Amino acid sequence: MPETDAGPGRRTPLTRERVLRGAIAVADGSGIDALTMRSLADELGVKPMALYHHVANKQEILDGIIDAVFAEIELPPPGTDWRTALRRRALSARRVLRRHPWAAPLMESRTAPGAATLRQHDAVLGTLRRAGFSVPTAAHAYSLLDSYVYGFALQEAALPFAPETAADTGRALLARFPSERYPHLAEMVTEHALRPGYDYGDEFEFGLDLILDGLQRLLR
Amino acid sequence: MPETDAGPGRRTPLTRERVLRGAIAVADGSGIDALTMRSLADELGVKPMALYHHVANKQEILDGIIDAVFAEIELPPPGTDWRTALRRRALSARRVLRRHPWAAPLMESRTAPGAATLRQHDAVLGTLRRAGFSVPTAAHAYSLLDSYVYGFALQEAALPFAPETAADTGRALLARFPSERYPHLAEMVTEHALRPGYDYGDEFEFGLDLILDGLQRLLR
DNA sequence: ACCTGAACACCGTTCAAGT
DNA sequence: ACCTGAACACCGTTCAAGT
Repeated sequence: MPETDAGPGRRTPLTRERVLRGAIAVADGSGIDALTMRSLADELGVKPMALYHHVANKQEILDGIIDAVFAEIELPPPGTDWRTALRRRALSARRVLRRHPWAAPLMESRTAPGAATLRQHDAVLGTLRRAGFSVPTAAHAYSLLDSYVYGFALQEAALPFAPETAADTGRALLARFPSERYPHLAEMVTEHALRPGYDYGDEFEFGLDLILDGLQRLLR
Repeated sequence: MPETDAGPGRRTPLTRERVLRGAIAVADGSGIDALTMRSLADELGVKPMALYHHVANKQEILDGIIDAVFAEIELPPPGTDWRTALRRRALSARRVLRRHPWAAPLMESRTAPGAATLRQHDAVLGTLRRAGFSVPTAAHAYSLLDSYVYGFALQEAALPFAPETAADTGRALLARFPSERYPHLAEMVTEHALRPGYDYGDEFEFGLDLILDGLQRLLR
């Protein structure tokens, strides 16, 4: 809601910071498609054109909020063994990407990585190098870890198995398609995904640990 | 001009098929943002409103082309051992997603999976179950494999390390940010990514094989 | 049955002007 | 220095009509 304080000088002035924070709020609340220069201006209690004094264009807003999301991800804690450190960072990244489901798909369009993004990359690569991974192997390891984290976030954002509606969606799927045609899918849905307490999000740690096991093996 | 007779200059009638094929052509050629009802109509030599006779709205087009992309992915060949079969399917998926870089990020918005999508899921799950994986483990395995494939596709579409421009982008990165601030990133770029012949795409098989190794270990 | 023109309510962005 | 109104060239989609 726009601040309706009387007195022209009392309004918090717009800043790049506030523009980006507002953009994240709109995207979190109403989805990335609902983030328009106009809706963002409304959110900030301002006219659309005011935004252009703090940001060159919409693309810069998108780049900015992607980097802000990266800044929310915990850096691998230094002074911890590499496996624990990278595990923590991966869990943090996944938590952050679940909070901002629009972020992972948006990364496709990011052209220039921001400072927080570069800092993340540097910290993860540093952790791997100090653990004894060679430069090429560190490249492999980083690519693998981050592909998994982003891909999982993508699936979590997309999959019809959203925590609360999983049962309904699963049943709707089964209703639309005869289970004879997709027997293994039907088995998975009825015997696994529809079970009370099932949460797709729980799959994350399985894959993460399998990957970390595999990387650890490379060091010996 | 009554041109109702079958003549040489007659337009092929619009079909849902042709609409989707045209949409993929526009997205491949000019990017997903350039795919509008109007640009698609132009591509098909028709007025925008004609599209609505074959497709309910733009969202249906997006759902349709995502499913068409899934249809391009090779199913795991039956009668082959599970590891070879899933490896082939993953390589095929990755090839398809590189051909259509707009596809992976778009999957976030897909609401109702199409027939080709369900068929893929069923075939992969079937391969895993026949290999001896339990239902919960098959769920783990599938989540891990596909997260990796989609995440890799996402990174490949996003990363500034595009094959041809890798060197330029890498150097531009180094120029914008002092290498003292991101020493490990600088090391990676200069000693690895900028080397002639480096192709980020080559990282794919490393991660894939590590994952398959880990899954194989679960069977013993 | 299939296609279209005109119109509506939206977009991002520019320009010139207001305080 | 910061904000805005009006305007432009675009969107997706509806409606009523054309062949």
